[in-house]
Amino acid sequence: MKYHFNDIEAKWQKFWKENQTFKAENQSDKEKYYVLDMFPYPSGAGLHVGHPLGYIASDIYARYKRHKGFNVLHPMGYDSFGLPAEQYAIQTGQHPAITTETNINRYREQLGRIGFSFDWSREVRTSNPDYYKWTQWIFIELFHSWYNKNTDKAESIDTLISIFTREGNELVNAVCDENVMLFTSEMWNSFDEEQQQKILLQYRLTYLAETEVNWCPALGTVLANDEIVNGVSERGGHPVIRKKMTQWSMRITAYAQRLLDGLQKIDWPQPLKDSQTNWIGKSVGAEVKFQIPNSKFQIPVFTTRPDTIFGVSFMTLAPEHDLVKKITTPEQKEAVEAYVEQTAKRSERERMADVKTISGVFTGAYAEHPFSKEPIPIWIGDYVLASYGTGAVMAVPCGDERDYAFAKHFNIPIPNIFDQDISENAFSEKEGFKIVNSDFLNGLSYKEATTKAIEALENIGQGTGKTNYRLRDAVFSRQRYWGEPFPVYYVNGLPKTIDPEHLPIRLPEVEKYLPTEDGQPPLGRAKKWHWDATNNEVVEVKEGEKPPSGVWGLELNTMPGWAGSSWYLFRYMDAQNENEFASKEALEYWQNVDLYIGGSEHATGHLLYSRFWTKFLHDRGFLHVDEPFKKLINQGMILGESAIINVIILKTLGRNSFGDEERVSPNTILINNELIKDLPTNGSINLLPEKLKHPIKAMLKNEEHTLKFIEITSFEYSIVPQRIDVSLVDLHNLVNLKEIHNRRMYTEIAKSSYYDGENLWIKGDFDVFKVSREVEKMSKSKYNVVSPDAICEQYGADTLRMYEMFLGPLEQAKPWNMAGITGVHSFLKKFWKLYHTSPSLLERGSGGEEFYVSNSPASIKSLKTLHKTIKKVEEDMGNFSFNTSVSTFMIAVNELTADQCTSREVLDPLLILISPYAPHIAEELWSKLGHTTSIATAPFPQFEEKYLVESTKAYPISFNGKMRFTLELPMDLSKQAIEREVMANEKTMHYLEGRIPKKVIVVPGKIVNIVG
RNA sequence: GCUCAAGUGGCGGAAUUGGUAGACGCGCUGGAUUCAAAAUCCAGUACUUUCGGGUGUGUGGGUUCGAUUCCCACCUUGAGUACCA
Repeated sequence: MKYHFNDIEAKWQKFWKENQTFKAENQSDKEKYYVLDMFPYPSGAGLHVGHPLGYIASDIYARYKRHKGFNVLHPMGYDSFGLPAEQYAIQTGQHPAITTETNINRYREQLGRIGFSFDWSREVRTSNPDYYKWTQWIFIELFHSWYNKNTDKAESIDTLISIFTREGNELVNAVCDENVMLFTSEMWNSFDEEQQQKILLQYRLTYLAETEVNWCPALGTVLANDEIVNGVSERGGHPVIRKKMTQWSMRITAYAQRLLDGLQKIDWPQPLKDSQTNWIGKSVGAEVKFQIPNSKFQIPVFTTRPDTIFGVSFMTLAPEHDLVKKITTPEQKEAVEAYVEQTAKRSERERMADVKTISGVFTGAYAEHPFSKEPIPIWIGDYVLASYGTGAVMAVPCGDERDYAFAKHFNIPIPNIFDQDISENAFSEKEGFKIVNSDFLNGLSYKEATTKAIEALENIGQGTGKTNYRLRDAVFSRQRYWGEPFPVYYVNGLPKTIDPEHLPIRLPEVEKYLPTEDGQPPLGRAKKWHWDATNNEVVEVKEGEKPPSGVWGLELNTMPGWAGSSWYLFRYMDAQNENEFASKEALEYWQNVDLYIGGSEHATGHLLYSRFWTKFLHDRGFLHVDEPFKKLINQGMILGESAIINVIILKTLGRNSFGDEERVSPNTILINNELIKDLPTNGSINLLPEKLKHPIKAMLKNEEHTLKFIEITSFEYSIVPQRIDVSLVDLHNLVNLKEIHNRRMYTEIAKSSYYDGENLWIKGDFDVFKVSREVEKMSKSKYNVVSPDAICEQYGADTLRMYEMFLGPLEQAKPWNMAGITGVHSFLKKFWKLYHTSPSLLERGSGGEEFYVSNSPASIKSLKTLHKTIKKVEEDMGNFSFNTSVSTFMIAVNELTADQCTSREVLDPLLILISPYAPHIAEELWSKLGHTTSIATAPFPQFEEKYLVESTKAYPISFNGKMRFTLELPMDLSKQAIEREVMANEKTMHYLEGRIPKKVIVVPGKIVNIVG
C-alpha cells in the first residue's frame, strides 16, 4: 500500500475539524500552556513558505505539550484593520471589509492545509465589532485614568478629582503634561466644567494635545516613530514631514521605567531586549538652569555629565527652541533668522543623513554660569534636537565629541577640566581621570563629582538630579478609514467618551475612502456620524444643518494598527464573551502567553505597546499579570532565491550627415551572472569575452537600418538584469523558453539570443537558458515567492512541516531551497514502509505491501533506538531545536529498518514521538494500529535509561590529542586496567614509534590520551 | 560610529558540561533493478598523499594532556541603531 499523503491529510484535517480535536477548555484539572503566534495581517498575496515557519514550530510545541498532559491554548486570528486593504479600497472602490474577508478566507484555507492544531472556535478579527467594542472599552478606561507616581501605578481619574477637590494639585505627583498650572482646592472648586475638563486632560493616560507629528502626505496620515524607517514610511517608502496637529496620544512614558524593569523577568532574546532598552533610552543626569542676566529668561538643559559643569564654554539651542526669538540680539537677528529658516526647510531625512556638516549661528546673547558667574555665549545649531531633553545643551567641548567639533569649527575656547590630553579629541570616557580646574570638584572622579555637583546645584536652586527617557508618548490618531472608531464625541471642542454600555461604535459607511475636500479624515464623509447624547445613539445630521441640542459630532480619526493587537492575547482566553473582554475565571486560568513565536520586526512597536497595555490593565485590576509574553522566540526569516538573467543591450555609435548618432540594436543577448562578473554594466563591446565579441560585431554590421552611418565610431553594450518568476525555474536553474513565451512581461527575453559561455545561440535556436540565483527577502516584487500550496500538493503537509524544520535552527535566517525536500519526503515514505509488510515477508514472496505490525517483543537493538530517540527528542524540545529532531527521526527509521523491526512495542510509541512533526501520517498509522481515538492526547512515551546502558565502550585512543584508533573495552574496567590494555595493544606500539610516553590520560567512559 | 549575532565539506547544517569534527539530508561518483527512464536499493564521498602518513572548524596568539567549544587581538558577513547632550 502506497503512502497516499493527499488522501490521508485531507481525511485527518476533516476529522480534526468535525471532532473539534483541538478545542481548549477554560476549566481543567490539567496544567495550562498557552502557545501563541504573532498576529498575522491577512494580505492579498496569501501565505508564502516563510510565514508558516513560526507557525509550524509553535504547532509542534503545542502538540508536544498536549502529549505531555497539558491543557493547551493554541489559537489563531487576524489583525484585520490596516493600510493595504484601505489603499486597495481607494484604488478600486471596493469596501475594505470585503477585501479583508476574501483575504482571510484564503489564509484560512492555506493554514488548514498545513494541519495546524489551532482552536478555531476562538478565532478573532480586530475589524469585527464584537472585538473592537473592547478595544474601544480599553480606550475609555485609559481616558479615565491617570498615573500616580507615589503609588507607581495607574489609578481611576476619580481619585485625582477627589484630591483636586480636597487640596488642589500642588502635592499631586503625577505623570502629566509639562507646565500644568498650580491651583488650590478653592480654585478647583470654582472652575467651571470646561476648565476642569481641560485640566484633567493634562493628566489622562490618553489625552488630546497639539503635537508635532510625522505627517506622511502620500498616505494622508500621521505615523508613529516606529512606523518610519530611515526617514520614510515603513509601508510604501513615502517621505515624511513634521507637522503640528491635534492628536490623541498615549502616555506610555509613564511606564518607561516599568517597561525597562520588566525586561529582567521575561525570557526574550537579548537583541530584542536590547532594542527595547535603546528605544526607551534611559539616561540619568541633571537638569541645570542657566540664567540670562538682566532678563526674566532662564534656559534649562539636561546633561548626563553634571560633573563637567566647569568645562562649559558655550550653550547650544535647537533652532526650533522657543527662546531663540526672544533672546537674539538685534545685530545677530538676520543671521539667526536665515539659519532657522534654512534648517526648517531641510527635511528630517536630510538632517539625519548629513551628520558630518557642522553648522550653527551665534545669537549674540549670553547666559551666566551658575557657579563662576562667567558669561557663556548662546549659539543655535541643528545638532541639538528640539524633541529631546529640553532642546538645549550646555556644551562641554573637552568632554563631548560633537561639542568639541562645534567649538573647533567656530573657534570657541576649549577649557580642559580633565587631567587628560584633549589636543586632538574630546575625552568622553567616564573612568580613568580626575577633574581639574573645577573649583570645588577638583580631584574628584566622575561618580563623586556628579553627586557633589547636583548637590551644589540644588543648594543654589539652579538644578536638580533628573532622569530622561528617549521614549515619547505614542500618537494614537490616524487620519484613516479602516481602523477602530474612537468612542468619543466633542462638546464645544472638549472630548467626551461614550458610556461603555453603548459600545461598539460601529465604523460608518462612506462613499469614498479619501480625506474630505477641506482636509478632514475619511470619516468626515460619513453621513451618519453624530452622537445623540440623550438617546445614546449615532444619528444623522444633514450637511449644512446645525445639530439639534444634545447632538454632537463624533471623532473623525481612527485608531492605529497597534490598538487591536495590543491586547488580543487576552481575548483568545474567552473569545465569545459579550459582557467582558474576557471573564475573570478565564483570565485567572490562562494568565499570559507561555510561548510566543514571531518575527523580530515588532521589537519596538507591537511588543512595547502590548506590554504597556498589559501593565495598564493590570494596574486597574483587570489582569493578574503585568507582562503579556513570558517566553518569546524570534523565528528567522526565510529568504527567497531570486532568479536573475541579464539582458545585454547593444548599440552602435556612429556619424551621419547630422552629426553623432546612436542606434539601439533590436538584437539582445541573455547572459548568466557568472560570465559577466568582472564587467562594468556598460562599455565598449571590446570588454566582452572573445567568443562573444566576434559574433556580436558580425551581427551588428549586418543589421539593416534606414539610417545609415557614414562612419561607425564604436559598438557599445549595457547590461540590464531581470528577475524571472521562480516558478518558471527548475532545480538546475534552467528556464524553458516556451514558458517565457506564455508570459507577456518577458517580451524582451523571448526575442533574445543566448550566450552560455561557449556558444552564442541565435534567437529561436535554443530551448533553455540558465539563470543565476540571488538570496533576497521573499517578496512579490522580486518574483521569488514560493507558496506552500504547491508543496502540499506535490509532497504533502507533513513533508512541508518537517522540511521547514529541517532547514536549520529556528532563529536563523535562511534561504528557501527546494533541493533538500526530496530527502525529507523519502524519509516519510520509509517511515510509512516500516509499518507495512516487513522485508523478511517480502523475501518469502508474499508480494503486496500490507499494513503489518507484530505483537512479538522487539529486539534489544530496536528498543535502544527507541529510547535513544525519546531522549534526544525531549532534549531538543527543551531547546527548541527542531532541526536536530528531524535528523534523529531519520536515524531511528534507518536503524529500525536495518533491524527489520515490526514490533508494536516500538512502533506504537514511535508514532507519538513523530506526531507533533508529521501529525497526519501519525494519525493514519495510529488508527491502523487499532486505536479509536486521536493520537493528539496520547501520553508521551517514557524514557528509560536501562535500554541505553552499554557493557563495552569503543575508546578513542589519541596521541597528543589526535585520535588514531578506537579500542573496544569493557565499561567497568578501572583506570589502571584501561591503561594496561591500551599500552599492550600493538597499534599503540605502532603510533609511538619507539618513544616512551610521558603521561597517559585516562578518562573512564570517555577517552584515552597518550602524551609523548 | 555604536550594539548584538554569526563564520565548520560542493550545499543546508550536526557535535547540549572542553573529550572520536563533519551526524542527518541534498548533491556528486560507482553499482543493482529496468528495453529505457522515473522510483527504489547498495557502496563511496573534508582536503591531500610517495598510501606510511600529513593537514583541517575565518586569521594570529594563549590556556589545557586535549579547544569548533574557554581567553586576547584582528578580519569578514549579517541584523539593529544612529547627532539622545
